[in-house]
Amino acid sequence: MKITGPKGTHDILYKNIYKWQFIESQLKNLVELYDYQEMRTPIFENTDLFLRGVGDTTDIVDKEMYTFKDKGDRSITLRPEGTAGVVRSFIEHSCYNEVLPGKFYYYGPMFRYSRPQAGRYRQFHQFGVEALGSADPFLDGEVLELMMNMFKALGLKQLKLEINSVGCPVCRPIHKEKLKDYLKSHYDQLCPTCQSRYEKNPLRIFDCKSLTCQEIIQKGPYVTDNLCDDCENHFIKVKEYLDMVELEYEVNKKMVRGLDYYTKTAFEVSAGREGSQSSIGGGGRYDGLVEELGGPELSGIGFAIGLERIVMTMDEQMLFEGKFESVNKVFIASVSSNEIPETVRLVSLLRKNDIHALRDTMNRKLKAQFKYANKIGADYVITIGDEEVSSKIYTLKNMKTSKEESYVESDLINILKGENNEFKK
RNA sequence: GUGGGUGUAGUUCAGUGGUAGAGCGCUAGUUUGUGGCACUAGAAGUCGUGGGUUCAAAUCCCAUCAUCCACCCCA
Repeated sequence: MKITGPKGTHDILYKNIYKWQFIESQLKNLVELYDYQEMRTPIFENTDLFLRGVGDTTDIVDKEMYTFKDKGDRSITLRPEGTAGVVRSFIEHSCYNEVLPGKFYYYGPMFRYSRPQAGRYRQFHQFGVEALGSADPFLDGEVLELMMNMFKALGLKQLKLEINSVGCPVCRPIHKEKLKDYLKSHYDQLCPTCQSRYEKNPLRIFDCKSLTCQEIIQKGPYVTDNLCDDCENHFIKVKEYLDMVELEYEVNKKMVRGLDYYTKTAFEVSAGREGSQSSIGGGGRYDGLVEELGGPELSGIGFAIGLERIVMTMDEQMLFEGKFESVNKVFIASVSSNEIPETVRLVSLLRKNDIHALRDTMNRKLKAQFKYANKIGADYVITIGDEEVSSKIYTLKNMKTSKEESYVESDLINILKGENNEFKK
């Protein structure tokens, strides 16, 4: 039986890695420009962290966590998202006694136990940003601006930013009651899932795809109808910032995010794809989370973007064309086995000079060595025969133009290292 | 968790009861020290796995696993 990777995992192969490296470096540069610093937290945490942090009415905690017992009988969970871990670390190391707001970013694998499909995996990667300690609505705006600039830096097209306000512990309970009052008379028409949501988390009914549920909920009260003054003003200010920086957005009054900790601002971004797995990033403000996890009363806001979906969308939008940066490769060929020592010497010498050089290790004939050099995309080939060994003059062949020129060793190195190398063209 | 499609060479797939195939890729060769093109040859598959029907199964039946797609949900 062939051994395969576990369900829902995928390998990023050598030929695609440049895509990931390109994305990583673009995003890293950009968030650092906004003065965010990297945090690396463990890939697994104590299960309680997510129960408290993410919330036990969410689907993530309900059915998607990778939870198991370790040998010390502790309940461990592979992180399903990044915020909880960063906040835990922030509190544990008392970072709130340092500079506020704490501005962090993270990058790495996340785990959710759900059936895989296009753009959805059990191990997937997120790049996320968190800002802790500021309740300023303009920070929300700046965070949104950053997120959109990240997508733009990658060249993504057809971007759609949707925002909403989901209220706070002051106004949300009031809204919840009003919503439940309204839904009470329609309870029997709701789908089974929404009937169970009715008690636990009626806001989520907005997410339901069932037509009847949609019809019912359309006419019901929206969160934004019942915002308290604080939330209302906050939302207005966020939109004000977005207008100031000329960022396009849409208010989606029906948007409710899947995590319990969100307060006030919530948002989601899609690019192109309609329907399934269109969301490439999302986030929101979470003003109660730090306290909930045992820290001081500090507000927070953050978002995460899904790398697999970014790669998928960039492939669809053909944004990787020409992004593969190839270095100049030099292949040292030998006419016969007599010249092998000389190729070893030369390759080693070139590498000492930071030149990407390699030689045959398959005992191939000269012709086959050229085929190989061609296949791996070598830019130059130097052929070593008895003539070269005795004369110490080497012929450099440009594989694109087929032109050949001869040099002594020191000139050869200068040519291959040199910036104004006319022979390159 | 629910529903549907698909599992044959590295890969894309053909093969519907009777000797396991093709394109691409890979390796080598087409004599003299030179690649891309062409030609030739070669390696490579317990036909996903287990059971059943049959003289005979890649092919029919059952189960199972994997994978893909959709729903749920999300990134």
